[in-house]
Amino acid sequence: MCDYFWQRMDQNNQGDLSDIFRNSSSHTSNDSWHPLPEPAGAFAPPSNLFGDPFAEIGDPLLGEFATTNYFNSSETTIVKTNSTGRSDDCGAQKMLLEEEGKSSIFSRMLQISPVIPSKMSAEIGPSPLVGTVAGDSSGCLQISSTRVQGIKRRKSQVKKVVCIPAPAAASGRPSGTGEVVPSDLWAWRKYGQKPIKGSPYPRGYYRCSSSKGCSARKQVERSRTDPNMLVITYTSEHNHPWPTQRNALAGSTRSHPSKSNNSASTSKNSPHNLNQLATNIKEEHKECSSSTINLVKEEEAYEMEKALVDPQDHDFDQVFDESTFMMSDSNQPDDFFADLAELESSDPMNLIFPKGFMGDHDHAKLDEERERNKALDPFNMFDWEGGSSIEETKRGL
DNA sequence: CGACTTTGACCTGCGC
DNA sequence: GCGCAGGTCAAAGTCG
Repeated sequence: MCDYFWQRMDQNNQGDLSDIFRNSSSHTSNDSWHPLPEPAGAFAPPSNLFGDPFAEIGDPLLGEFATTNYFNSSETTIVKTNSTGRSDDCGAQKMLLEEEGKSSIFSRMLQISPVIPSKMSAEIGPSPLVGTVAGDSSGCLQISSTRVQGIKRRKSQVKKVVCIPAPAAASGRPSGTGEVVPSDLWAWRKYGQKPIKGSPYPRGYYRCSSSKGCSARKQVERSRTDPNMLVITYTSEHNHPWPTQRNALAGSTRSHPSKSNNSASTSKNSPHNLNQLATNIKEEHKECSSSTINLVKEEEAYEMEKALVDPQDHDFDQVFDESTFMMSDSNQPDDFFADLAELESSDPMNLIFPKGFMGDHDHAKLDEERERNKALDPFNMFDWEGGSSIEETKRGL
């Protein structure tokens, strides 16, 4: 189960998905959608990353998605709610991205929808940000854009809300209050914590400590309706590029040696630890794969239906189902992205969708893909060929 | 010693 | 204007 609930709120009531994915807004509805981007560049930072003084930089995870065409503007889509006010299941969510005739690679598990929070609040409970997330355990990634109306805000500011599975306490980064905060590529420093009315869980306030003067902030709280979910609200934008090494500038992830067996924390960049990381990730992969079965099965009915309606993108959807495990399973390593960032093997997102982009090619292309994937995955973390082990990879190093 | 977390106090926006 | 609630500050303590 994994629900990702992204939300961008513009206090000027002008923000919507077209803002979130403004870099993709240049694509009109007539633009051809390219569902199988080149892995190496699939999640490349925006072209203006270093031209425009990082004005567009956001969270690595958010930014990556937002600056590519994986998501499409869906201003016209509406959250399909049932009588309880909750967004409907994946079946409805799938419709959202595809209504405009553009199939997103995340259309299988993602929802983009402008929502009137006040209405949501009335329908789903005190937290407009959490309700639909917690209420949906269908394994879909949800993205929602919200026009904030009737919600108190101190200042006019843009926010992005992400809902992710709460990491297991053993592998996450426990704060002093026991909350486990998943790491990302940025270094965050906690500057406050407040109990939130109506929620048994406090909200932690973090600011970016990767660079002085960076105004990026995030709030982390558990979903009040689903404690297994963490709601992370990102505020403001980073005014600096991603740290080349996580925590290079600040100890955002102060280690807890007594609480963790992760020996890699001492020198994560050593080959041994990289291999250990690879092994760990591979283990996670296996676990996640098995737990993704339900998700895939859930999709099958829709696949059949969709194949009839729109056979053109069916192949891709089918392919992408294979890659949903990373995004769709709560067992994913909470430090996964951060650890990947420490690998020198280019972009972490390449490893998230290792198989998904391979497609159902012929054998020649398959071999070609394997070679390319090997290059991208020097530690063979994802077992491209199904038989090779991490030990074999180690011998090859 | 520097950077972190914790936590109470303070500030500010909003509804009544 | 008042009170509430969310957001931020900053001192104190902790950790490596």
